[in-house]
Amino acid sequence: MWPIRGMLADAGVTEQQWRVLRVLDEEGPMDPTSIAERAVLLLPSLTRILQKLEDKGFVTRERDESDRRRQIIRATETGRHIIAVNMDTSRKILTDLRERLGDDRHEVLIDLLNELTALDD
Amino acid sequence: MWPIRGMLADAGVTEQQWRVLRVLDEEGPMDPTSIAERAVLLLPSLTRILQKLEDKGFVTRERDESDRRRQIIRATETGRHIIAVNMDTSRKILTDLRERLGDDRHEVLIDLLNELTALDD
DNA sequence: CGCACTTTGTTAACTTGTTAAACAAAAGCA
DNA sequence: TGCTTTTGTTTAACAAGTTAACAAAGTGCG
Repeated sequence: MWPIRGMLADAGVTEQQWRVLRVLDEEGPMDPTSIAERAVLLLPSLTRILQKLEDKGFVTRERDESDRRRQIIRATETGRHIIAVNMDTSRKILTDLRERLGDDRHEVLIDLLNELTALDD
Repeated sequence: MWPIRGMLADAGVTEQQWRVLRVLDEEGPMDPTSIAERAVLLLPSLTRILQKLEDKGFVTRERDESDRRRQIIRATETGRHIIAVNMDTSRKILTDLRERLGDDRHEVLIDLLNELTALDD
């Protein structure tokens, strides 16, 4: 799992920036609140992350004219490029991990972690 | 697990400060490097945490005269009092969690997490 | 002895989690 | 319409993880 950080460092993004970009890449443009939910980030964190992503030219923001409190964030071509270039490596790191841990144990682990977080609702 | 934070917030310490105090309480005075190892903290983090604990009067530092690079950190009476007062609640929160998850699942979870971290060595 | 190398700990800089507070736009309502 | 409440987002402030740079003390070797 660790190698993910190295890969992202080389790509010039942090883990959270990567998650946000992936959400936008996979689900299309959306407002910050939805991104935060899907990327499991609190809004104040997301605010800062979006500022960095915007500075780097990986996302753009646009006011939603039908509700001017809202914004629509979209990944730029450059932003989507980061995903495209690193997705294979990312997937490989995860499948390697799954393999090293064992398919069955990996699944049990995920289930137990989900159960654990479900306890806090 | 969450209730731990509430308990500690009431006690006026953070999770990491609590961990450091527990290490010192359970294993006696020791140098920062050893504390970091036992509390699973990086030294730069520990440096800050010890400063806060010292400010609050929960620990004291003393130079090791046989090797003047080293320090010996010890919990004060006040520091140990924090542990004494909150230890029961802390233990109860953990046994409650174990119970809610199920003894067997709890154990499997711990094992899998250990296995996972062991993969990174 | 003098100098390179190692160990211990700190500081700095950056990113994020977290909580609380601030704000502006929109909605609901008298 | 004017006022209160709700919603979406940002800002502020503090603690911690992480990496790099650095100072001081100790070690070892020519």
